[in-house]
Amino acid sequence: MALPRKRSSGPERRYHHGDLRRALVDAALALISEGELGTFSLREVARRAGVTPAAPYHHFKDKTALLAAVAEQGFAALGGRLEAALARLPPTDLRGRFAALARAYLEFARAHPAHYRVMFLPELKSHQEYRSFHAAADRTLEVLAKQVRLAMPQASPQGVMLRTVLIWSTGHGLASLWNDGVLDHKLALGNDRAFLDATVEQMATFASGVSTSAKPPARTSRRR
Amino acid sequence: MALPRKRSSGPERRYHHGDLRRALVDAALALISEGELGTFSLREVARRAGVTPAAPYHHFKDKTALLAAVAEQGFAALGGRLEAALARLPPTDLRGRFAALARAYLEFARAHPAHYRVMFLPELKSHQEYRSFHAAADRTLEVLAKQVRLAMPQASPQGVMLRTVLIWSTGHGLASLWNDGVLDHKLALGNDRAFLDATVEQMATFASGVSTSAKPPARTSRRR
DNA sequence: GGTGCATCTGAGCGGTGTCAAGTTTGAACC
DNA sequence: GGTTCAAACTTGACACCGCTCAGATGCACC
Repeated sequence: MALPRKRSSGPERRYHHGDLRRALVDAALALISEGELGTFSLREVARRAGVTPAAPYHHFKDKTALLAAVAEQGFAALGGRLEAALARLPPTDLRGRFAALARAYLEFARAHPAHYRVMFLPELKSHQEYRSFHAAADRTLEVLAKQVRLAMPQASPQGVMLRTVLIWSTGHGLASLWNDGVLDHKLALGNDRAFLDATVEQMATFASGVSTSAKPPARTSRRR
Repeated sequence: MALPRKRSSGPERRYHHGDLRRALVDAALALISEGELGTFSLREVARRAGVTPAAPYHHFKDKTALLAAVAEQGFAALGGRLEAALARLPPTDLRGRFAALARAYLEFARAHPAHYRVMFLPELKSHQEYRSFHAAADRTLEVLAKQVRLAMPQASPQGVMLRTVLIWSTGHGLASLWNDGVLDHKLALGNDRAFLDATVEQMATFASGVSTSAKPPARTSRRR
Protein backbone atom coordinates (compact mmCIF):
# COMPACT_ATOMS: atom_id res chain seq x y z
CA MET A 1 0.00 0.00 0.00
CA ALA A 2 1.15 3.50 -0.77
CA LEU A 3 -0.17 5.10 2.39
CA PRO A 4 0.27 2.59 5.13
CA ARG A 5 -1.98 4.18 7.70
CA LYS A 6 -4.46 6.96 7.28
CA ARG A 7 -4.33 8.44 10.73
CA SER A 8 -5.36 11.94 9.70
CA SER A 9 -7.10 12.94 12.91
CA GLY A 10 -8.47 11.35 16.01
CA PRO A 11 -7.89 7.87 17.25
CA GLU A 12 -9.52 6.18 14.24
CA ARG A 13 -7.84 3.65 11.98
CA ARG A 14 -5.65 1.90 14.42
CA TYR A 15 -4.62 -1.60 13.55
CA HIS A 16 -6.70 -2.72 16.44
CA HIS A 17 -9.99 -1.07 15.72
CA GLY A 18 -11.08 -0.73 19.29
CA ASP A 19 -14.66 -1.78 18.99
CA LEU A 20 -14.94 -3.45 15.64
CA ARG A 21 -17.78 -5.62 16.77
CA ARG A 22 -20.04 -2.69 17.39
CA ALA A 23 -18.84 -0.98 14.24
CA LEU A 24 -19.73 -4.05 12.21
CA VAL A 25 -23.22 -4.28 13.65
CA ASP A 26 -23.74 -0.59 13.00
CA ALA A 27 -22.50 -0.84 9.43
CA ALA A 28 -24.66 -3.89 8.86
CA LEU A 29 -27.66 -2.08 10.23
CA ALA A 30 -27.04 0.93 8.02
CA LEU A 31 -26.50 -1.24 4.97
CA ILE A 32 -29.66 -3.21 5.63
CA SER A 33 -31.79 -0.20 6.28
CA GLU A 34 -30.90 1.41 3.00
CA GLY A 35 -31.49 -1.55 0.73
CA GLU A 36 -33.10 -4.91 0.63
CA LEU A 37 -31.60 -8.02 2.10
CA GLY A 38 -30.34 -9.18 -1.26
CA THR A 39 -27.77 -6.41 -1.45
CA PHE A 40 -26.39 -7.29 1.94
CA SER A 41 -22.92 -8.81 1.96
CA LEU A 42 -20.38 -9.40 4.65
CA ARG A 43 -17.66 -7.97 2.46
CA GLU A 44 -19.55 -4.74 2.01
CA VAL A 45 -20.05 -4.47 5.73
CA ALA A 46 -16.33 -4.97 6.25
CA ARG A 47 -15.61 -2.39 3.59
CA ARG A 48 -17.78 0.15 5.38
CA ALA A 49 -16.11 -0.57 8.66
CA GLY A 50 -12.81 0.09 6.90
CA VAL A 51 -11.55 -3.40 7.38
CA THR A 52 -10.51 -6.50 5.48
CA PRO A 53 -13.14 -9.10 4.48
CA ALA A 54 -11.67 -11.62 6.88
CA ALA A 55 -11.68 -9.34 9.89
CA PRO A 56 -15.31 -9.89 10.90
CA TYR A 57 -14.57 -13.55 11.50
CA HIS A 58 -12.74 -12.65 14.67
CA HIS A 59 -15.96 -11.30 16.10
CA PHE A 60 -18.64 -13.38 14.40
CA LYS A 61 -18.48 -17.03 13.56
CA ASP A 62 -20.50 -16.46 10.48
CA LYS A 63 -22.39 -14.09 8.29
CA THR A 64 -25.45 -15.48 10.02
CA ALA A 65 -24.01 -14.67 13.43
CA LEU A 66 -23.67 -11.04 12.43
CA LEU A 67 -27.23 -11.04 11.20
CA ALA A 68 -28.29 -12.54 14.51
CA ALA A 69 -26.77 -9.57 16.28
CA VAL A 70 -28.62 -7.22 13.96
CA ALA A 71 -31.84 -9.13 14.53
CA GLU A 72 -31.34 -9.01 18.25
CA GLN A 73 -30.97 -5.26 18.13
CA GLY A 74 -34.15 -5.16 16.08
CA PHE A 75 -36.13 -7.01 18.71
CA ALA A 76 -34.75 -4.77 21.40
CA ALA A 77 -35.80 -1.68 19.48
CA LEU A 78 -39.23 -3.09 18.75
CA GLY A 79 -39.69 -4.00 22.39
CA GLY A 80 -38.87 -0.44 23.31
CA ARG A 81 -41.46 0.92 20.91
CA LEU A 82 -44.09 -1.39 22.31
CA GLU A 83 -43.37 -0.40 25.89
CA ALA A 84 -43.39 3.25 24.94
CA ALA A 85 -46.73 2.85 23.24
CA LEU A 86 -48.19 1.35 26.40
CA ALA A 87 -46.72 3.93 28.71
CA ARG A 88 -49.13 6.61 27.57
CA LEU A 89 -52.25 4.58 28.30
CA PRO A 90 -54.10 3.82 31.53
CA PRO A 91 -53.78 0.19 32.66
CA THR A 92 -57.53 -0.20 32.58
CA ASP A 93 -58.02 0.54 28.90
CA LEU A 94 -57.18 -2.94 27.65
CA ARG A 95 -58.66 -2.44 24.24
CA GLY A 96 -56.76 0.79 23.76
CA ARG A 97 -53.58 -0.91 24.87
CA PHE A 98 -53.95 -3.67 22.33
CA ALA A 99 -54.67 -1.10 19.67
CA ALA A 100 -51.55 0.82 20.65
CA LEU A 101 -49.47 -2.35 20.54
CA ALA A 102 -50.79 -3.29 17.13
CA ARG A 103 -50.18 0.17 15.77
CA ALA A 104 -46.66 0.40 17.16
CA TYR A 105 -45.81 -3.06 15.89
CA LEU A 106 -47.06 -2.44 12.38
CA GLU A 107 -45.48 0.98 12.19
CA PHE A 108 -42.12 -0.44 13.18
CA ALA A 109 -42.33 -3.21 10.63
CA ARG A 110 -43.40 -0.78 7.92
CA ALA A 111 -40.71 1.72 8.78
CA HIS A 112 -37.86 -0.82 8.73
CA PRO A 113 -38.89 -3.58 6.34
CA ALA A 114 -35.48 -5.11 5.75
CA HIS A 115 -34.51 -4.97 9.39
CA TYR A 116 -37.82 -6.51 10.29
CA ARG A 117 -37.20 -9.31 7.84
CA VAL A 118 -33.81 -10.08 9.34
CA MET A 119 -35.49 -10.58 12.68
CA PHE A 120 -37.27 -13.62 11.28
CA LEU A 121 -34.61 -15.23 9.15
CA PRO A 122 -34.99 -19.00 9.19
CA GLU A 123 -31.22 -19.37 9.60
CA LEU A 124 -31.63 -18.15 13.16
CA LYS A 125 -33.77 -21.14 13.99
CA SER A 126 -31.14 -23.04 15.91
CA HIS A 127 -31.83 -22.38 19.52
CA GLN A 128 -28.41 -23.57 20.67
CA GLU A 129 -26.44 -20.76 19.10
CA TYR A 130 -27.96 -17.29 19.04
CA ARG A 131 -29.27 -17.68 22.56
CA SER A 132 -29.23 -13.98 23.29
CA PHE A 133 -31.11 -13.33 20.08
CA HIS A 134 -33.86 -15.69 21.14
CA ALA A 135 -33.87 -14.14 24.59
CA ALA A 136 -34.42 -10.72 23.08
CA ALA A 137 -37.25 -12.05 20.94
CA ASP A 138 -38.85 -13.63 23.99
CA ARG A 139 -38.57 -10.42 25.96
CA THR A 140 -40.35 -8.55 23.22
CA LEU A 141 -43.10 -11.11 22.93
CA GLU A 142 -43.55 -10.95 26.68
CA VAL A 143 -44.76 -7.37 26.36
CA LEU A 144 -47.72 -8.69 24.45
CA ALA A 145 -48.16 -11.77 26.61
CA LYS A 146 -48.50 -9.62 29.71
CA GLN A 147 -51.44 -7.77 28.23
CA VAL A 148 -53.05 -10.99 27.13
CA ARG A 149 -52.71 -12.31 30.66
CA LEU A 150 -54.52 -9.25 31.95
CA ALA A 151 -57.25 -9.71 29.38
CA MET A 152 -57.82 -13.38 30.23
CA PRO A 153 -57.40 -13.50 34.00
CA GLN A 154 -58.81 -16.97 34.40
CA ALA A 155 -57.06 -18.62 31.49
CA SER A 156 -54.38 -21.28 31.83
CA PRO A 157 -50.79 -20.47 30.84
CA GLN A 158 -51.30 -22.55 27.71
CA GLY A 159 -54.41 -20.60 26.91
CA VAL A 160 -52.57 -17.33 27.30
CA MET A 161 -49.68 -18.59 25.21
CA LEU A 162 -51.97 -19.76 22.48
CA ARG A 163 -53.82 -16.47 22.36
CA THR A 164 -50.58 -14.51 22.44
CA VAL A 165 -49.13 -16.47 19.56
CA LEU A 166 -52.27 -16.00 17.53
CA ILE A 167 -52.34 -12.27 18.04
CA TRP A 168 -48.68 -12.06 17.25
CA SER A 169 -49.26 -14.16 14.15
CA THR A 170 -51.86 -11.76 12.92
CA GLY A 171 -49.55 -8.82 13.38
CA HIS A 172 -46.56 -10.60 11.93
CA GLY A 173 -48.51 -11.98 9.02
CA LEU A 174 -49.95 -8.62 8.22
CA ALA A 175 -46.58 -6.93 8.47
CA SER A 176 -44.96 -9.57 6.28
CA LEU A 177 -47.60 -9.56 3.59
CA TRP A 178 -47.60 -5.81 3.56
CA ASN A 179 -43.84 -5.52 3.38
CA ASP A 180 -43.56 -8.20 0.74
CA GLY A 181 -45.90 -6.25 -1.48
CA VAL A 182 -48.51 -8.96 -1.59
CA LEU A 183 -51.17 -6.48 -0.58
CA ASP A 184 -50.03 -3.68 -2.84
CA HIS A 185 -52.63 -4.08 -5.52
CA LYS A 186 -55.35 -4.81 -3.01
CA LEU A 187 -55.06 -1.40 -1.41
CA ALA A 188 -56.13 1.64 -3.30
CA LEU A 189 -53.11 3.85 -3.64
CA GLY A 190 -52.48 6.21 -0.80
CA ASN A 191 -54.96 4.89 1.73
CA ASP A 192 -52.30 3.00 3.63
CA ARG A 193 -53.24 5.09 6.60
CA ALA A 194 -56.87 4.04 6.46
CA PHE A 195 -55.87 0.43 6.07
CA LEU A 196 -53.60 0.67 9.10
CA ASP A 197 -56.38 2.24 11.16
CA ALA A 198 -58.86 -0.42 10.16
CA THR A 199 -56.55 -3.34 10.86
CA VAL A 200 -55.44 -1.93 14.18
CA GLU A 201 -59.09 -1.63 15.08
CA GLN A 202 -59.85 -5.22 14.17
CA MET A 203 -56.78 -6.58 15.87
CA ALA A 204 -57.66 -4.74 19.06
CA THR A 205 -61.13 -6.18 18.94
CA PHE A 206 -59.79 -9.66 18.41
CA ALA A 207 -57.09 -9.35 21.03
CA SER A 208 -59.02 -7.66 23.80
CA GLY A 209 -61.26 -10.71 23.99
CA VAL A 210 -64.41 -11.94 22.43
CA SER A 211 -66.40 -11.15 25.51
CA THR A 212 -65.18 -7.72 26.53
CA SER A 213 -65.97 -6.00 23.28
CA ALA A 214 -69.52 -4.74 23.10
CA LYS A 215 -69.06 -3.03 19.75
CA PRO A 216 -71.31 -4.07 16.88
CA PRO A 217 -69.41 -6.65 14.83
CA ALA A 218 -70.64 -5.36 11.47
CA ARG A 219 -68.59 -2.20 11.94
CA THR A 220 -66.19 -2.88 9.10
CA SER A 221 -68.98 -3.12 6.61
CA ARG A 222 -70.09 0.40 7.37
CA ARG A 223 -66.62 1.84 7.10
CA ARG A 224 -66.93 3.96 3.99
CA MET B 1 -14.83 -34.49 -21.06
CA ALA B 2 -14.09 -38.19 -21.47
CA LEU B 3 -17.60 -39.26 -22.31
CA PRO B 4 -19.08 -36.66 -24.59
CA ARG B 5 -22.71 -37.72 -24.49
CA LYS B 6 -24.32 -40.18 -22.14
CA ARG B 7 -27.10 -41.47 -24.30
CA SER B 8 -27.44 -44.84 -22.59
CA SER B 9 -31.14 -45.39 -23.16
CA GLY B 10 -34.27 -43.50 -24.07
CA PRO B 11 -34.58 -40.12 -25.70
CA GLU B 12 -32.89 -38.22 -22.82
CA ARG B 13 -29.83 -36.06 -23.20
CA ARG B 14 -30.40 -34.54 -26.54
CA TYR B 15 -28.68 -31.31 -27.29
CA HIS B 16 -32.05 -29.69 -27.41
CA HIS B 17 -33.53 -30.85 -24.20
CA GLY B 18 -37.13 -30.86 -25.29
CA ASP B 19 -38.77 -29.30 -22.30
CA LEU B 20 -35.97 -27.77 -20.32
CA ARG B 21 -38.20 -25.16 -18.83
CA ARG B 22 -40.34 -27.72 -17.09
CA ALA B 23 -37.28 -29.75 -16.13
CA LEU B 24 -35.73 -26.69 -14.53
CA VAL B 25 -38.82 -25.91 -12.50
CA ASP B 26 -39.02 -29.53 -11.38
CA ALA B 27 -35.36 -29.62 -10.42
CA ALA B 28 -35.71 -26.33 -8.58
CA LEU B 29 -38.72 -27.66 -6.74
CA ALA B 30 -36.89 -30.82 -5.73
CA LEU B 31 -33.82 -28.90 -4.66
CA ILE B 32 -35.88 -26.50 -2.61
CA SER B 33 -37.96 -29.16 -0.95
CA GLU B 34 -34.94 -31.03 0.30
CA GLY B 35 -33.02 -28.16 1.77
CA GLU B 36 -33.45 -24.65 2.89
CA LEU B 37 -33.48 -21.68 0.59
CA GLY B 38 -29.88 -20.84 1.35
CA THR B 39 -28.59 -23.89 -0.46
CA PHE B 40 -30.53 -23.06 -3.58
CA SER B 41 -28.48 -22.02 -6.56
CA LEU B 42 -29.23 -21.68 -10.22
CA ARG B 43 -26.07 -23.55 -11.08
CA GLU B 44 -27.12 -26.51 -9.00
CA VAL B 45 -30.51 -26.55 -10.66
CA ALA B 46 -28.83 -26.55 -14.06
CA ARG B 47 -26.54 -29.34 -12.88
CA ARG B 48 -29.51 -31.45 -11.89
CA ALA B 49 -31.21 -30.83 -15.18
CA GLY B 50 -28.02 -32.04 -16.84
CA VAL B 51 -27.32 -28.76 -18.47
CA THR B 52 -24.78 -25.95 -18.54
CA PRO B 53 -25.08 -23.06 -16.06
CA ALA B 54 -25.92 -20.68 -18.87
CA ALA B 55 -28.75 -22.75 -20.33
CA PRO B 56 -31.48 -21.62 -17.92
CA TYR B 57 -31.08 -18.07 -19.13
CA HIS B 58 -32.80 -19.00 -22.36
CA HIS B 59 -35.95 -19.82 -20.41
CA PHE B 60 -35.79 -17.49 -17.44
CA LYS B 61 -34.56 -13.96 -17.40
CA ASP B 62 -33.24 -14.36 -13.94
CA LYS B 63 -32.77 -16.57 -10.96
CA THR B 64 -35.72 -14.69 -9.53
CA ALA B 65 -37.83 -15.52 -12.58
CA LEU B 66 -37.27 -19.22 -11.99
CA LEU B 67 -38.22 -18.80 -8.38
CA ALA B 68 -41.34 -16.99 -9.50
CA ALA B 69 -42.32 -20.04 -11.52
CA VAL B 70 -41.72 -22.25 -8.51
CA ALA B 71 -43.74 -19.90 -6.33
CA GLU B 72 -46.56 -19.85 -8.86
CA GLN B 73 -46.71 -23.62 -8.80
CA GLY B 74 -46.80 -23.44 -5.01
CA PHE B 75 -49.83 -21.18 -5.01
CA ALA B 76 -51.56 -23.43 -7.51
CA ALA B 77 -50.94 -26.46 -5.34
CA LEU B 78 -52.07 -24.66 -2.22
CA GLY B 79 -55.21 -23.48 -3.96
CA GLY B 80 -55.95 -27.06 -4.91
CA ARG B 81 -55.59 -28.21 -1.32
CA LEU B 82 -57.91 -25.50 -0.13
CA GLU B 83 -60.59 -26.36 -2.66
CA ALA B 84 -60.26 -30.03 -1.84
CA ALA B 85 -60.68 -29.30 1.84
CA LEU B 86 -63.88 -27.43 1.14
CA ALA B 87 -65.32 -30.04 -1.19
CA ARG B 88 -66.03 -32.46 1.63
CA LEU B 89 -68.13 -30.02 3.63
CA PRO B 90 -71.71 -28.81 3.28
CA PRO B 91 -71.99 -25.19 2.15
CA THR B 92 -73.96 -24.32 5.24
CA ASP B 93 -71.29 -25.22 7.76
CA LEU B 94 -69.38 -21.97 7.53
CA ARG B 95 -67.44 -22.48 10.69
CA GLY B 96 -66.40 -25.96 9.64
CA ARG B 97 -65.35 -24.62 6.27
CA PHE B 98 -63.12 -22.01 7.81
CA ALA B 99 -61.64 -24.62 10.08
CA ALA B 100 -60.96 -26.86 7.10
CA LEU B 101 -59.32 -23.99 5.22
CA ALA B 102 -57.12 -23.11 8.18
CA ARG B 103 -56.09 -26.70 8.68
CA ALA B 104 -55.32 -27.28 5.01
CA TYR B 105 -53.36 -24.04 4.81
CA LEU B 106 -51.25 -24.72 7.85
CA GLU B 107 -50.63 -28.31 6.91
CA PHE B 108 -49.42 -27.29 3.49
CA ALA B 109 -47.09 -24.67 4.90
CA ARG B 110 -45.74 -27.10 7.48
CA ALA B 111 -45.27 -29.86 4.94
CA HIS B 112 -43.34 -27.70 2.47
CA PRO B 113 -41.62 -24.98 4.47
CA ALA B 114 -39.05 -23.93 1.90
CA HIS B 115 -41.51 -23.98 -0.95
CA TYR B 116 -43.90 -21.96 1.15
CA ARG B 117 -41.21 -19.43 1.84
CA VAL B 118 -40.45 -19.00 -1.85
CA MET B 119 -44.08 -18.08 -2.41
CA PHE B 120 -43.52 -14.93 -0.36
CA LEU B 121 -40.10 -13.82 -1.48
CA PRO B 122 -39.85 -10.04 -1.46
CA GLU B 123 -38.10 -10.14 -4.83
CA LEU B 124 -41.41 -11.06 -6.39
CA LYS B 125 -42.89 -7.77 -5.30
CA SER B 126 -42.81 -6.16 -8.70
CA HIS B 127 -46.24 -6.50 -10.11
CA GLN B 128 -45.16 -5.67 -13.64
CA GLU B 129 -43.13 -8.80 -14.19
CA TYR B 130 -44.33 -12.05 -12.68
CA ARG B 131 -47.92 -11.30 -13.61
CA SER B 132 -48.94 -14.93 -13.79
CA PHE B 133 -47.43 -15.51 -10.38
CA HIS B 134 -49.51 -12.74 -8.89
CA ALA B 135 -52.54 -14.06 -10.71
CA ALA B 136 -52.03 -17.48 -9.15
CA ALA B 137 -51.66 -15.93 -5.73
CA ASP B 138 -54.85 -13.96 -6.23
CA ARG B 139 -56.74 -17.05 -7.34
CA THR B 140 -55.70 -18.85 -4.19
CA LEU B 141 -56.66 -15.97 -1.97
CA GLU B 142 -60.01 -15.84 -3.69
CA VAL B 143 -60.87 -19.25 -2.27
CA LEU B 144 -60.77 -17.68 1.16
CA ALA B 145 -62.41 -14.44 0.07
CA LYS B 146 -65.41 -16.33 -1.25
CA GLN B 147 -66.04 -17.89 2.15
CA VAL B 148 -65.65 -14.56 3.86
CA ARG B 149 -68.19 -13.09 1.50
CA LEU B 150 -70.65 -15.79 2.48
CA ALA B 151 -69.98 -15.15 6.14
CA MET B 152 -70.55 -11.39 5.87
CA PRO B 153 -73.41 -11.09 3.38
CA GLN B 154 -74.10 -7.45 4.10
CA ALA B 155 -70.52 -6.23 4.16
CA SER B 156 -68.99 -3.92 1.59
CA PRO B 157 -66.27 -5.23 -0.74
CA GLN B 158 -63.72 -3.31 1.29
CA GLY B 159 -65.04 -4.89 4.44
CA VAL B 160 -64.73 -8.33 2.94
CA MET B 161 -61.26 -7.59 1.66
CA LEU B 162 -60.13 -6.31 5.02
CA ARG B 163 -61.48 -9.32 6.82
CA THR B 164 -59.98 -11.68 4.25
CA VAL B 165 -56.57 -10.11 4.54
CA LEU B 166 -56.71 -10.30 8.30
CA ILE B 167 -57.63 -13.96 8.34
CA TRP B 168 -54.98 -14.68 5.78
CA SER B 169 -52.49 -12.72 7.86
CA THR B 170 -53.20 -14.85 10.87
CA GLY B 171 -52.66 -18.03 8.90
CA HIS B 172 -49.60 -16.72 7.14
CA GLY B 173 -48.10 -15.31 10.28
CA LEU B 174 -48.66 -18.50 12.16
CA ALA B 175 -47.21 -20.58 9.36
CA SER B 176 -44.18 -18.31 9.09
CA LEU B 177 -43.44 -18.15 12.78
CA TRP B 178 -43.87 -21.88 13.05
CA ASN B 179 -41.69 -22.64 10.07
CA ASP B 180 -39.03 -20.19 11.15
CA GLY B 181 -38.73 -21.99 14.45
CA VAL B 182 -39.75 -18.99 16.48
CA LEU B 183 -42.38 -21.05 18.27
CA ASP B 184 -40.23 -24.12 18.77
CA HIS B 185 -39.41 -23.59 22.39
CA LYS B 186 -42.90 -22.36 23.18
CA LEU B 187 -44.47 -25.67 22.27
CA ALA B 188 -43.84 -28.69 24.41
CA LEU B 189 -42.21 -31.31 22.25
CA GLY B 190 -44.56 -33.52 20.31
CA ASN B 191 -47.82 -31.70 20.82
CA ASP B 192 -47.64 -29.99 17.47
CA ARG B 193 -50.85 -31.77 16.69
CA ALA B 194 -52.62 -30.28 19.68
CA PHE B 195 -51.31 -26.86 18.83
CA LEU B 196 -52.56 -27.19 15.28
CA ASP B 197 -55.99 -28.25 16.51
CA ALA B 198 -56.23 -25.37 18.93
CA THR B 199 -55.15 -22.74 16.45
CA VAL B 200 -57.45 -24.05 13.76
CA GLU B 201 -60.26 -23.84 16.27
CA GLN B 202 -59.48 -20.26 17.16
CA MET B 203 -59.00 -19.18 13.59
CA ALA B 204 -62.35 -20.67 12.66
CA THR B 205 -63.99 -18.81 15.48
CA PHE B 206 -62.36 -15.58 14.43
CA ALA B 207 -63.07 -16.07 10.76
CA SER B 208 -66.61 -17.31 10.88
CA GLY B 209 -67.66 -14.03 12.37
CA VAL B 210 -67.98 -12.52 15.78
CA SER B 211 -71.72 -12.91 15.71
CA THR B 212 -72.23 -16.40 14.35
CA SER B 213 -70.23 -18.20 16.97
CA ALA B 214 -72.19 -19.02 20.10
CA LYS B 215 -69.39 -21.00 21.71
CA PRO B 216 -68.10 -19.91 25.12
CA PRO B 217 -65.03 -17.75 24.53
CA ALA B 218 -63.09 -19.14 27.49
CA ARG B 219 -62.76 -22.47 25.73
CA THR B 220 -59.01 -22.28 25.32
CA SER B 221 -58.47 -21.97 29.02
CA ARG B 222 -60.24 -25.23 29.65
CA ARG B 223 -58.37 -27.10 26.96
CA ARG B 224 -55.93 -29.72 28.22
C1' DG C 1 -30.79 -30.71 -49.18
C1' DG C 2 -30.21 -26.34 -47.54
C1' DT C 3 -31.17 -22.65 -44.28
C1' DG C 4 -32.93 -19.99 -40.34
C1' DC C 5 -33.28 -19.63 -35.68
C1' DA C 6 -34.12 -21.06 -31.06
C1' DT C 7 -31.37 -23.72 -27.99
C1' DC C 8 -27.39 -25.04 -25.63
C1' DT C 9 -22.12 -24.87 -24.73
C1' DG C 10 -17.59 -22.85 -23.28
C1' DA C 11 -15.15 -19.53 -21.41
C1' DG C 12 -14.89 -15.84 -18.48
C1' DC C 13 -15.91 -11.56 -15.43
C1' DG C 14 -16.77 -9.70 -11.03
C1' DG C 15 -18.51 -10.79 -6.68
C1' DT C 16 -19.27 -13.72 -2.60
C1' DG C 17 -18.40 -16.54 2.06
C1' DT C 18 -14.78 -18.66 4.28
C1' DC C 19 -10.26 -20.20 5.76
C1' DA C 20 -5.06 -20.84 6.88
C1' DA C 21 -1.01 -18.50 7.62
C1' DG C 22 1.44 -14.51 8.62
C1' DT C 23 1.84 -9.74 10.72
C1' DT C 24 0.90 -6.07 14.01
C1' DT C 25 -0.40 -4.57 18.38
C1' DG C 26 -1.68 -3.73 23.23
C1' DA C 27 -1.26 -5.50 27.62
C1' DA C 28 0.46 -8.35 31.28
C1' DC C 29 4.36 -9.89 33.68
C1' DC C 30 9.29 -9.91 35.17
C1' DG D 1 11.79 -0.87 30.51
C1' DG D 2 12.08 -5.06 28.06
C1' DT D 3 9.99 -9.68 26.96
C1' DT D 4 6.24 -12.49 26.01
C1' DC D 5 1.93 -13.73 24.33
C1' DA D 6 -2.63 -13.82 22.89
C1' DA D 7 -5.88 -11.20 20.49
C1' DA D 8 -6.85 -8.41 16.45
C1' DC D 9 -6.17 -7.68 11.85
C1' DT D 10 -4.13 -8.55 6.89
C1' DT D 11 -2.76 -11.29 2.93
C1' DG D 12 -3.77 -14.46 -0.29
C1' DA D 13 -6.31 -18.01 -1.84
C1' DC D 14 -10.17 -21.45 -2.78
C1' DA D 15 -14.60 -22.72 -4.32
C1' DC D 16 -18.74 -21.15 -5.61
C1' DC D 17 -22.07 -17.91 -7.25
C1' DG D 18 -25.08 -14.98 -10.88
C1' DC D 19 -24.70 -13.41 -15.25
C1' DT D 20 -22.95 -12.35 -20.15
C1' DC D 21 -21.58 -13.32 -24.81
C1' DA D 22 -19.53 -15.41 -28.81
C1' DG D 23 -19.98 -19.53 -31.04
C1' DA D 24 -21.40 -24.56 -31.79
C1' DT D 25 -25.52 -27.40 -32.58
C1' DG D 26 -29.55 -29.43 -34.40
C1' DC D 27 -34.71 -29.09 -35.14
C1' DA D 28 -38.23 -27.30 -38.38
C1' DC D 29 -39.40 -25.56 -42.38
C1' DC D 30 -38.62 -24.35 -47.36
